[in-house]
Amino acid sequence: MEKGKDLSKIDEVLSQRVEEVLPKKEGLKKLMQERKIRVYLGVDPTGKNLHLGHTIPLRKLQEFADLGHEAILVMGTGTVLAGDPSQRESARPKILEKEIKENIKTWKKQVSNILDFSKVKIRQNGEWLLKLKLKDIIDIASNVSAVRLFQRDMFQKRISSGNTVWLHEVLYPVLQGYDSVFMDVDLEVGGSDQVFNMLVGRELQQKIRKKEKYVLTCPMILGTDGKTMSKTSGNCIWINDSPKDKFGKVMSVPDDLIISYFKNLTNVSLGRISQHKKDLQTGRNPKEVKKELAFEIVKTYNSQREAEEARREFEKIFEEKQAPSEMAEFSFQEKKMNILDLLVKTKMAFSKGEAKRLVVQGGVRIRENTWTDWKGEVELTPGVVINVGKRKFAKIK
RNA sequence: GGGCAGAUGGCAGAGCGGUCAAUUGCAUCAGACUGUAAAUCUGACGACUUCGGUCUUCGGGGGUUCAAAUCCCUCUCUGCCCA
Repeated sequence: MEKGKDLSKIDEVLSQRVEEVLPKKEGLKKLMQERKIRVYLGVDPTGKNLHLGHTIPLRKLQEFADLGHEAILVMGTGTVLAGDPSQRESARPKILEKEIKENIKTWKKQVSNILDFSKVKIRQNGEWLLKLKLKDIIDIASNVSAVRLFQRDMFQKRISSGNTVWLHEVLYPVLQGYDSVFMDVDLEVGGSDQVFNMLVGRELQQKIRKKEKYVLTCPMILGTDGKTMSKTSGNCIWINDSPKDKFGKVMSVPDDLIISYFKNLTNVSLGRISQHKKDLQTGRNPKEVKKELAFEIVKTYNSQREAEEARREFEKIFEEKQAPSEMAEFSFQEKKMNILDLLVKTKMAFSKGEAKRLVVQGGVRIRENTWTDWKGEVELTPGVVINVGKRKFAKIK
C-alpha cells in the first residue's frame, strides 16, 4: 500500500499534536484516502523570530507533505497589512514593507530545519490579495455576516472596555479566508487561536466554490512563565535561541508543562512520554525529566551534538556551579582597577550605580570569592574570573 | 462638524503646588532557600559621587510662584462619545 493512504498513518497525523479537526475528522480521513489533498498553513511575517509554539503547525504541515499531499506555506504579505486581531487587546501597529521582506527572509532560514522545501511550496498571499479590486472585495465580503465578525470575544472585550475595533481588523478574517478560496484548498492547519479565521475561510469556500474545507487546529504551547507564549510577554523560547539558552529556558519552564512540551515539541514516542508521566507522578525528581526534555528539544531544533554540549554546560554551571567553558575575555592596560569601573567596562553592569548595588548585595564574585568592598581595587591578573549572579561571567586576558 | 478625556520612569498605572527621584503592580537584577534560570521569601531597581551629597527626569515650548509632575497659556499627539 502507498504510505499516503495508510490508514494508521493518516490517523496519526490527524490526532497527534492536534486539538481538533473541523467539522469532522472522519470526512477528512476519507478524503485523504481517496486522493491527494491540498493543505496550507498561513503565517503573517509580523516579527523577526519564530518561537517553539510556531513549530507545532509547521511540523504538522510537513507531516502532510511527507504523506504525499500538496502542502503550501503561505506568507501573509497581504494579510499582514490588515493585522490579525486574534488575541489582541489593541490593534497591531502598522508594518513597513521593508520589515516584511526582512522577516520573510529570516523566517525561511528558521523554518528550514522543520520544513523540507522540496516538498512544501511557499507562496505569498499578497500575490493575489493585493490585486483584488474593490468590486472583488465587495463580492467576497457579501458572503460573510458582519454580526458574526463582531461577535468575536476579543472585539466584545475591547468594546466593553471602551476600546475600539478598526474596520481593517474586522476585514482580516475575510482576507485570510479568501486565501482558501483562491488556492482552492481542502484543508487549513493553524494554531487553535486561529479557529475563527480558519472557519471564515471554510464558509467562503463553501459559498463561493461550493466545496468543503477542513480545518485542523494545533495546540498552543505555554511559555516559560506558564502563560500563553507571546512576544510581548517575553516568555518565548525562540527557534533562534542558542542551544545553551534553549536548554536553560526549558529548564525554567514550570514543572506541569513538561508533558505537554514533550508531546508537542519533541519526537519522543508516546510510550516513552507516558513513562515520564508515571515517573513524575511517582516522585521522580522533575528536574531529571526536565533535563531530558531540554535535551530533546535542543536535539530536535538544533542537533544531537549541540544538545549534548548544552546539557554539559548546564550541569557545569548550575549543578556544579563552575564557570562555563567559554566566556567573554577582556584585556586592560592597567594593573589594578576599581571594582565598579571594572564591572561597567566588562559590561556586567550598565552603570556604576548598578555595579555598586551588585557589590553591596553580594552578587559579585572574583576568583569565586564574594567581593563586598565597592571601593576596592581589583588586581587585573590574567586568568582572573569575575562573575555576577549565576549567569554572567568574564575573564581577564 | 460637535462634545469630552488624556499624554508620568521598560510596560501598566497613582500622584493634582512644597515631606516627589515620584505610591503600587508587572517585568528586570541580586541574595537566601531549592531539584532548575521553577516556586517562595528578602532586597535593589535615573545618572554621577571624595558616600556627605550633586545633577537630569513626569509629551514640546513659554509663564505664574520663594517652590510646579501638579496652576495658566500655547503647540504637538492620542483616545472615547454624539452626528
